[in-house]
Amino acid sequence: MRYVRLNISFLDEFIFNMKIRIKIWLEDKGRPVLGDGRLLLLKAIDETGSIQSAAKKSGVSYRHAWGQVKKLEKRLGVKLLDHTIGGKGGGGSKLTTEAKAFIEKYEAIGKKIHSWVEENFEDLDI
Amino acid sequence: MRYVRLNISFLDEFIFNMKIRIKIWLEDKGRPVLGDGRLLLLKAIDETGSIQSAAKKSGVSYRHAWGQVKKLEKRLGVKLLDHTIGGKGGGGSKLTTEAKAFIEKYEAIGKKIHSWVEENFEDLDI
DNA sequence: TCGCGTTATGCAACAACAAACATAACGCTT
DNA sequence: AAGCGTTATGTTTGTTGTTGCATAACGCGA
Repeated sequence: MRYVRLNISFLDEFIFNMKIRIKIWLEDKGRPVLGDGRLLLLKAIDETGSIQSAAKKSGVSYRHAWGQVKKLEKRLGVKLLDHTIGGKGGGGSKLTTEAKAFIEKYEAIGKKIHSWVEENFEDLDI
Repeated sequence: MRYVRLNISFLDEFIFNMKIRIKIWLEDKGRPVLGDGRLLLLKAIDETGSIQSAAKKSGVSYRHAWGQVKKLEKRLGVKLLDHTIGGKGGGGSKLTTEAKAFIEKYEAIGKKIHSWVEENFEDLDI
């Protein structure tokens, strides 16, 4: 859930049905660490077993996906992927337990915020 | 308030003090209508009485500020500025009552969300 | 041994957005 | 009448992020 719909009216004359959109992310030392884009990628890597297929699934280039994971690893100082190059299927990547634990924390925060917003604003007349 | 600080820990080993950043905006037909950038501009116009000084105050170019207001007016279908060209002080712009009423609604939503997040996450250990 | 699919990485091309520049119109002030 | 500061708008330049291309290394399978 990344938005809610609600009706905004003012001056007894104007009524708009609009979305409230919400974007949340974690930041460290002024730099973005983890947001929905990278989360999507990591989860896709977890599901597919490779950066290549995760990138396709997420609709971004491999080059980009790889760079995003690299940046996240650097900013976090934690190894996020176990990878193999060559071999059956050409190789692959899977999330480390650290990566899984971290994204779980992030998802918990996101869910809590989004569901509160949904409960308090969805279909509201304001 | 656009963020809160909190401690994220996992696997009994990793602890990070990070910011949760939150950005909210209104959207109509898939297009952004009003967010913090345009809100800042409108409020600055209200305070200074001209787009020119509002742009300076907000750290953006006049060209940009003017375009933002124009886009907002178009997407909302509501006149937002009363302007004069020439004359004392060169002219100026002021918000219409519709503009004031609209940004008031937007600010109320933003404040409610931000303060809830602050109350529920600030300095939290998670 | 060759091919395939993957990771890994640099670099050029491109797209989106904002700044900067250039004019024009306007109406008070001097 | 000239100048100033503003609105208004088109055009050019610059910045940032993403894609696309190119290349290398790797290890299993045919």
